[in-house]
Amino acid sequence: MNYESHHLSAAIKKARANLGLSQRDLSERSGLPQAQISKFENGTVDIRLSSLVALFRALGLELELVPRQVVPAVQSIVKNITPRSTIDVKLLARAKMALNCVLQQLARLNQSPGKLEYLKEYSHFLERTQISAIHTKSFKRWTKFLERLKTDSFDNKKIELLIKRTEELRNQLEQASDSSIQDPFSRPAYSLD
Amino acid sequence: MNYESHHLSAAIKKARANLGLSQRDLSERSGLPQAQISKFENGTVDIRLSSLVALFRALGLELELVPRQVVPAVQSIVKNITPRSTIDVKLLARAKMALNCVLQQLARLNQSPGKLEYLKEYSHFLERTQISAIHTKSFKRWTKFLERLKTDSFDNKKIELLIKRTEELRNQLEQASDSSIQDPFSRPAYSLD
DNA sequence: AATAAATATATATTATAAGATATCAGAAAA
DNA sequence: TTTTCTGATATCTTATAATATATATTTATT
Repeated sequence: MNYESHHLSAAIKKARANLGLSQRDLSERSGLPQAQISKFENGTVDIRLSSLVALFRALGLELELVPRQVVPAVQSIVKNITPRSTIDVKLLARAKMALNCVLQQLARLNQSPGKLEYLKEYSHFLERTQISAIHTKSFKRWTKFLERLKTDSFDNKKIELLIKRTEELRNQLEQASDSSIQDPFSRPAYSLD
Repeated sequence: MNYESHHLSAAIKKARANLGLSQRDLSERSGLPQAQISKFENGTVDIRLSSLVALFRALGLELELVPRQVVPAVQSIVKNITPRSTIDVKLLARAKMALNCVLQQLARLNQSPGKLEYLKEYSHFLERTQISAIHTKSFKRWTKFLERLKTDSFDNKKIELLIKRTEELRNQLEQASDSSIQDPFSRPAYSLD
């Protein structure tokens, strides 16, 4: 890359990772082919503005032209104000759907009602909790696991595994929300009047 | 324009105007052909990222990727904090040079010493004053007028005209610096800690 | 009204992005 | 181990940006 726009591709790569999207996911959203995204992220293509716009729009980002002098101020805003980016809405919806399917199947089976209750509660937990972008990957894995579960036939081992992985995830998320309270960056370092 | 990036071309057009640059000037600085700049500013071309970068770099701008949520905050910064963008340094240098030439010629002629004094004083005024971007156009015109003057043969009429136009410009600039004091936007609406 | 400056178009050539699609290698999960 | 997921490459066609250059059109300036 000669024209120093690596920071753009890096930013997009990061944003994509934060949302837990694969290049293929982003490809679907943005309409660009996955191959193109890969090339852009690696700086082996000089993409057109429209492609760039498609990419960052799909990631909830906007391009702003700012005078060089105020770049630090802008960057500080972006760092400090940005609410801990929450998980991708589509991913969350996917998770809820998968969880509901599993819950329904469990209810139909009518065995291990305790586990059913636990998972129901977890479903509510999902409603309440703002899932930090940091854990998107774990969350995505868990969702995929759910999705696979519902197609397979249920057996006790699988339900055990589900409970186990769910507890793991919950622990991760709860830890995160604790630490975010102490996080000095969670309070903005400026104020607008 | 289908890909909604008019605000980018508009920003560049504006920045260019603020610096008092013509498309040809910008072309020279950025290395892009004037025709390309025209097409971009009119949204009839989907330029590549490298071209965009060349353009905004030549204008002292940077491209920042900003989460949609904080776009208003960033725009407010750019509007309010941006120090009243000063005139292009090259243009200023050009003006000083032209003025000096004229001063020397006047000195050599050794007539109308009062006018000579006035212009000398104005030369110092230029050193002190931060010329608002708003008046770049007038300033550029004045500079060009000076440049034309020095090649022509001097006569009293021309010197009169020079004084007149210089006074006009000075008034404009002084008015500007007055109003900027009262300008509510000249004080930033936020503070960084 | 005439001239000049700035901007918008036009043309022709070359380079390369876009797009569709397939494949490959490595990592992760089963 | 086998399968699935992910990211990087490759190939081919088509569309269009880049570039140089010229010219027209619009806008200031004298």
